Amino acid sequence: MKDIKESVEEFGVLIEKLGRSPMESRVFSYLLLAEPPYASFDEIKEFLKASKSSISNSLSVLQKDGSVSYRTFSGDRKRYFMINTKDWEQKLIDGAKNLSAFNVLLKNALVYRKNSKFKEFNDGINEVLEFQEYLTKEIDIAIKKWLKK
Amino acid sequence: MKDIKESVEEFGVLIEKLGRSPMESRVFSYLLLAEPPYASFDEIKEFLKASKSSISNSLSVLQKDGSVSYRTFSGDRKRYFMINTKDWEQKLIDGAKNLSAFNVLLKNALVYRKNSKFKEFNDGINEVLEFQEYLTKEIDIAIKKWLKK
DNA sequence: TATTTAGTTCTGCAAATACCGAACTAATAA
DNA sequence: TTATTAGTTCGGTATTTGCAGAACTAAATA
Repeated sequence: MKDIKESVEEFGVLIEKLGRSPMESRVFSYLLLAEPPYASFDEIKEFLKASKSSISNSLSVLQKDGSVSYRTFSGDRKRYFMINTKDWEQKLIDGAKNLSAFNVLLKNALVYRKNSKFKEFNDGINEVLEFQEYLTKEIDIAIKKWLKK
Repeated sequence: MKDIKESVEEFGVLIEKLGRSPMESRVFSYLLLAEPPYASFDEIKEFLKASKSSISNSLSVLQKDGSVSYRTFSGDRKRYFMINTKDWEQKLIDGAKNLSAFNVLLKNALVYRKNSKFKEFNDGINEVLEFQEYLTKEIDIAIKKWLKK
């Protein structure tokens, strides 16, 4: 098995593609692979060889968007940060709403273009919009089906 | 109706959220609203008051990822750039594959953690994975249904 | 063949982002 | 009450990204 430092970097790079900064991605990646699956501020800092401020900022954005939470242990004042699997599903559901935000944009574009002479282009946009709306609706249905199962 | 410059900026900002640079977003936005729905290099440049290099680079990334194409007119050597509604559906379909790329990452994390003592955490990850896999599958089915209709 | 046109590539600057170190704060412990 | 611990905030620096201007290329026209 590849060593954990290597793996954290490797996973980190993949997570960056999802729109996170390098350090945020490494923190998330570390918490995903660490044994135990939680770690103190200092452990994260030492493992990633980064500054306190950098870890602090990364953790706070990860917590704000619900990707990370923390637990405590009695008689220990440290926080132990961990990936928030509990809210993950909700985050996925929210993500599906991004698509429908773009639907709104397209609809507005069509309103804007309603007097255009170029019907073909409008029809093209309209087809895309119909497909997108269909997809969002189907995704919505699928999610509801999953939730009440 | 709001004037086109204003609208292009407004739509542009929304398109930026999808991960494009400001100029790329404005070019796309302009082509979405322009009448006619195609424009020459110079028209784009003049409308957006930007440099040739900036327009050239923006257009080339938009073309590379299939968002924009161009047409020509006989007796005119200019290219007329326009939004590629034809490939848009395909781009949406490809987009669905992003989700499954992340599924692979999660599966790898679970392989990595298979000897972990913290079964609860692994179970948590596994639930997320199952939900994601379910969703990708449903999306796939929905797309196939749409395509053969 | 020489010139103009349409667009690309290269070089450098400006702004934004990511990170560090040090000063600071709030809570606990001595 | 003072000292320590756990983390945050602030100010500065390095890296990255976005854009401009000018030099360049390829094709069309004269």
